[in-house]
Amino acid sequence: MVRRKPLGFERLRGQVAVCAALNFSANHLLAALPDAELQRWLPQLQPMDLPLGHVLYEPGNTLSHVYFPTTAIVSLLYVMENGASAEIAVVGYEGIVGVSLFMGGESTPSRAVVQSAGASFRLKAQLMKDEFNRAGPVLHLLLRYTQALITQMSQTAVCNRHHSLDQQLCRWLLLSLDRLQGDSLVMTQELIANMLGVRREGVTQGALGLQKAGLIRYSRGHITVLDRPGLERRTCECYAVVKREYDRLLPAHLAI
Amino acid sequence: MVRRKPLGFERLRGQVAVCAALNFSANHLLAALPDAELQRWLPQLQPMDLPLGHVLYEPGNTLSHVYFPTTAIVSLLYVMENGASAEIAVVGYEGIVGVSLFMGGESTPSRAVVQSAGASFRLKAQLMKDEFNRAGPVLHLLLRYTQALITQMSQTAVCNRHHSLDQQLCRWLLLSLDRLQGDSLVMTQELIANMLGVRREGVTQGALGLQKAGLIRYSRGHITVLDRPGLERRTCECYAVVKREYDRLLPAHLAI
DNA sequence: CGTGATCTGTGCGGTATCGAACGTACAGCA
DNA sequence: TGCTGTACGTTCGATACCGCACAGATCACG
Repeated sequence: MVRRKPLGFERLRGQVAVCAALNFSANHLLAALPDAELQRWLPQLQPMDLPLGHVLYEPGNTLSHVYFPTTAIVSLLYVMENGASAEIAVVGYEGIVGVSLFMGGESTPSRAVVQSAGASFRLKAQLMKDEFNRAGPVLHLLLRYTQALITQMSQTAVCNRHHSLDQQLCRWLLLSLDRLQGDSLVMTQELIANMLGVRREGVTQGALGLQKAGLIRYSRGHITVLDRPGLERRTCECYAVVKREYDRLLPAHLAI
Repeated sequence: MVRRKPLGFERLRGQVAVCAALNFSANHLLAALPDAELQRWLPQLQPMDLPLGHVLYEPGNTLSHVYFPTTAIVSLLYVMENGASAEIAVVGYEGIVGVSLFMGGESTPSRAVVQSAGASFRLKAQLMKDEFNRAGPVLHLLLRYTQALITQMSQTAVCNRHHSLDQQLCRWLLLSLDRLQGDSLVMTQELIANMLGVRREGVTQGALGLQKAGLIRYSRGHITVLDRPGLERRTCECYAVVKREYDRLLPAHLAI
């Protein structure tokens, strides 16, 4: 319950996205756009690298852009008055950061922070709203994604209530892994602790356990997953519930 | 983590909604409808009493109706494989049960249960979708509500992570109270425990504390709030965050 | 090659919550 | 009036996580 210091990303921040994939279709929502929309959007889609720790929006601030991550991962965090924080959801290539814009609120009480450096595209707020309000396929696509996001948030609530730190750590690793190519992520235990809203020592213990079980290997901010199925066996049902719902709502080849 | 038995509502179930308010405007979303929409909807709005414990939808089931509570309160619960449960959000006269219908998913992994008996109106699923897809004021109204709901879910996640059973109990009481007229609710400690996803004994302890502090009085399933400001002082910031966001997104006199 | 910063490991006491079991009190009904 | 079931109160040991403090390990950089 005590104030956690705003964490430095100093050492990791140097790690820039290696291949800033300029291919818009690396984001699944953009990839699912019908041709007509895509032609309109392309000139407006602005590629943007997202360095680790970059804040895309602050609680209460009106959004100026929405972001479509491609290789980046963004965390939606709530930061409490005392400085402690908790991750509410995570957004990667499958989604969009800034749903409150088209949902009508313009802002949220949460903060969006880059959790894994990488590339993204962004679109000006007004443009996004105009496109949404055409009430065509874009609207339905975005709302389906938003429902998937709602499921993720709900399941986070459930998981925070009922499951052990160990299980939550596995869930978190899997959710991150799903949003990355490859099997390694750049992330200190301290940062993970901030996301999960637990102590760093707790993450150390959990990570030790996973390492001893041969599921992961890590050293100074670099985690490699060795046995993904093992993680899936060790995590709680929450991961599967979320995954299933994303797959259901946003199938790989969206027919819109 | 152990299977909690499906709880009997036997004794309380007898308590029917006293005044099944047939006034549609007792639901704030219905009240905010423009005249044109209202005229279309009125013949289709079906009054429906909701007894305690009634299940409006089950996880994964396609929704047949959406519900606009007036005096009833509905809990959105996730029930885990082992039978334990956790409340994700609560819906009363300010909202609608079944947002996944117009969000595009048709179903959710959660269950909707009547937490406090009362009245509601319901609308057939297809009608709701048609109205939503007119892409007029109804769409924007419902999406704003959905964003408020998202905030509630997010804050539930945060609260489950960081705050004490005591604080959560206060938050829960306040959220319920906001959705009721009057200052008393019909609810056993066992049911509250199910909603919060904690043990009944924990709720007993918490409630004892609140009673000793003169904030509430209770006996055999009837809780009366004596000092609401006191509860607000005792709860965590989560309640205020949610309340503020509901007020911001859904002002009393919606200008739509 | 040394130095400081960063990251990870560990130990210790404290506390909230859990799981289980059992006791008490009230309400409705025969 | 007593019976039965529901609701609430209490206890006890177990445990998961917290807060704090510090030690070791590794890296970046001069």
